[in-house]
Amino acid sequence: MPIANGDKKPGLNHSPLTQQLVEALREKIMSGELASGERLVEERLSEEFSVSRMPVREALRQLAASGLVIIEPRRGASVAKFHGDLLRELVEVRATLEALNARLAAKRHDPEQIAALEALLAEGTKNAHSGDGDVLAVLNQKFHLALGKIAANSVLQEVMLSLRDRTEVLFAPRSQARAPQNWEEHAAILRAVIKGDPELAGLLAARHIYNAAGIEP
Amino acid sequence: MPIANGDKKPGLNHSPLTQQLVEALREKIMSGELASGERLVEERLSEEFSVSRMPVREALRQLAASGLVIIEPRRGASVAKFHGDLLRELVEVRATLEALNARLAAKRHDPEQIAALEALLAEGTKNAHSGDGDVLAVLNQKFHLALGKIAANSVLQEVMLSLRDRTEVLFAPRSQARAPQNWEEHAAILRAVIKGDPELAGLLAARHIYNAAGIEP
DNA sequence: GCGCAGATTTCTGTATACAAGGCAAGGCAA
DNA sequence: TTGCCTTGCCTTGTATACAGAAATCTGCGC
Repeated sequence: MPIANGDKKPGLNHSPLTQQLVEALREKIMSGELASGERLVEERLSEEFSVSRMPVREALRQLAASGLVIIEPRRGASVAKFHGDLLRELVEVRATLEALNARLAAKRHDPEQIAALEALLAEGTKNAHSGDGDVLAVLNQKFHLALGKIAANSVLQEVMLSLRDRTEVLFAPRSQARAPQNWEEHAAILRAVIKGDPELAGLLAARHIYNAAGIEP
Repeated sequence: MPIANGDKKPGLNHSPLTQQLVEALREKIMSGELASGERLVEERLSEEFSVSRMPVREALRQLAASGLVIIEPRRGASVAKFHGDLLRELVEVRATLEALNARLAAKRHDPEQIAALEALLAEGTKNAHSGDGDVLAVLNQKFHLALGKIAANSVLQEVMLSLRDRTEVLFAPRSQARAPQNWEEHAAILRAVIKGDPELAGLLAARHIYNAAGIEP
């Protein structure tokens, strides 16, 4: 089964094959199709995707760099396991960085992008209770995208990408039920950013992560 | 020239060859022997180190993941360039995380590790003005190690590793002259941690990074 | 029946080979 | 002379091949 040649991001990364594999594997891990702890044997994957071992190998290394799989010397790759301690550690770091992100966004306070935020806020409050998972996912993505764009710190975005992947797979079970409250919190953060209140925006963002994780600060 | 078989970290990573290459290249980049922007052609490196292209390739990818080199599709790797904006972005993130690290360390407040800190503090103040670059580098390393160990957040340590590499190569010019003040600041942070004052420790740690970078918060 | 040692299998780590894309130099035409 | 096109080389992307380390299985001794 040759890989679906979906969207090719012309973006920042290299080879098509490896990149497609990264995306495909990431998908399978996030959806739970590949169970936590499951071994990822290079040759098995290589025939499953009809490519040689090399692209598979590189894809696995790339996923390992972002923390979704772990690679042990001479043992190969397996889907990363998440235990309680790790959840807390991830959340501590992510909450801190999301707070920074929100603070920066509120501080820059670019009027033209404020307009975009207000549109997003309107759209959000309208659809918040639709209950449609897809719509909410899109809104969620737009929210993070907009905030990151305003904060304008590429290093921060890059670091958070990896953290979001790892936390999202853990939030998955709760996220369905929490969706409405989730958007309420997003909206509150946006309002603080629009108002230009960095401290409030940061505080809300950090709290938002702890709430989503369901643990105490 | 086969690679010097120096210290092999039995630590977390995989294959010896690739790992040695990562270390060797990292060294050359940090020392400036490989100039910023210089292209890193796989085959050239592979014969320079007397290995095949594959380990070189993987080493380059690993370095790219930590931000020291950049890889462009179909163009290959080159040493990352650092411009002014990037410095500020790196510092913003690193300062925030070092603050978190210090806060956590102060909060955990493990009495047995406090003892270790006090020993370190004594050693530091004794050698702070020795002027010996090597001694100061060792102290610096011990400082970060101790703090990280107390903070006990592996995700945080992992993220900061990459940030430290990238900022350190930028701080290098200033770091020689600033060494004494540097240790003064380290000592102040340690005292706050020993005293168990998270807010102060965090504030000092963040300010410390901005000072080292020579930019305003 | 149980444990240990050797053989076998499996998988990774590394090397080599081939294909294809991008860049530059050189030639051709205007 | 200048601009464009062609051609060739350099370099990466991908595939295949081989060697060596773990893990597993098997048979023997106790």
